[in-house]
Amino acid sequence: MTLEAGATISYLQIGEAADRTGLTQRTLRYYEEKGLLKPPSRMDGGFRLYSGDDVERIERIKEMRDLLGFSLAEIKEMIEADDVRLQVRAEWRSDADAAEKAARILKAREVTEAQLALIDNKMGKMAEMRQTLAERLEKYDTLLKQWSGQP
Amino acid sequence: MTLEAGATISYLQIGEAADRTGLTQRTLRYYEEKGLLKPPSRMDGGFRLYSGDDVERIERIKEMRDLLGFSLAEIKEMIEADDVRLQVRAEWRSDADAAEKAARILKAREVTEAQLALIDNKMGKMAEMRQTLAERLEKYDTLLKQWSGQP
DNA sequence: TGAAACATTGACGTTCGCGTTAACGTCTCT
DNA sequence: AGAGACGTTAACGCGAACGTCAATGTTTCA
Repeated sequence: MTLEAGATISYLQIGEAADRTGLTQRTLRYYEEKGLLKPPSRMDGGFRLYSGDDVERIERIKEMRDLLGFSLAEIKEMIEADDVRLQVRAEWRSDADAAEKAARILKAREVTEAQLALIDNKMGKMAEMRQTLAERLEKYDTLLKQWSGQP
Repeated sequence: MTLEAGATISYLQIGEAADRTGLTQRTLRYYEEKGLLKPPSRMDGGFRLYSGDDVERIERIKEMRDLLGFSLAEIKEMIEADDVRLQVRAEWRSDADAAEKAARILKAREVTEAQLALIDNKMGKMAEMRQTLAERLEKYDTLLKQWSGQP
């Protein structure tokens, strides 16, 4: 186990990472293969080591898949937008010229805005469905009350 | 065209039904095959005839698929619950005994409640995602403002 | 040191949700 | 009656998203 000098205990092998995220090892490898996950670090023998950030990312992917029903291709796009964000943070004090930085941020902003719009749209329609369901529930309740008062 | 004596114009062939719902003929047949749609009425030659209720149902299925990202199997469960509801309405003035009616209603109520919980759950998590996205957006905006005031 | 537990890379298999094609029957209109 | 539009079933095909071996290497612990 030759981790970096100051490495803490927080690296997980694929089995543990799978357990914590509720996915399978196969799925994690598959996501890596499909470019949703960047190749994680490895230990000397070649075993994958997932960082805390990696695990977070995996969980976000899972949420987008389960919650929003996005395809992996769609998720990949969103994630790439996220990468831009992280890159911006990393390059913050570098020698990149100002115009380029601003352009990056602007693009990230646009993508985020699109994502927000998409979510708002979905939530709106879900609210409609919720409404009809709630009304239906009330009807049942009044029906049941009428019924119980009438032997 | 030998429809029922009092039939109005409201029956659609599969092509029209597909156009109105934005699905394909193949998809409609597939849903029927999978039990999501009850076998519709047919005309003499064997052509499928979809009623207004059928079309409504198709649209609801589509919404659940697109909006909620449910699998067809999951949708089928929800739809079956819906059938219970329709059956209750149809049998309303029949000779079924009171206890049985009440039991049916109660079951329908429970299913509806479960669906509501499911939707609320999803909406809750989506709201969380929305929140982080909104915050991210604000950060971008403040960053861009700082940038533009600093040549 | 050796066995048990865990990992690696292939490669093939499976299920879902339809698309597509083939061969054929029906409806409608002139 | 005949042509063109529309429909029918049956069957094969396909991409997505993994599951499931199989053969092999690595870690760990007694």
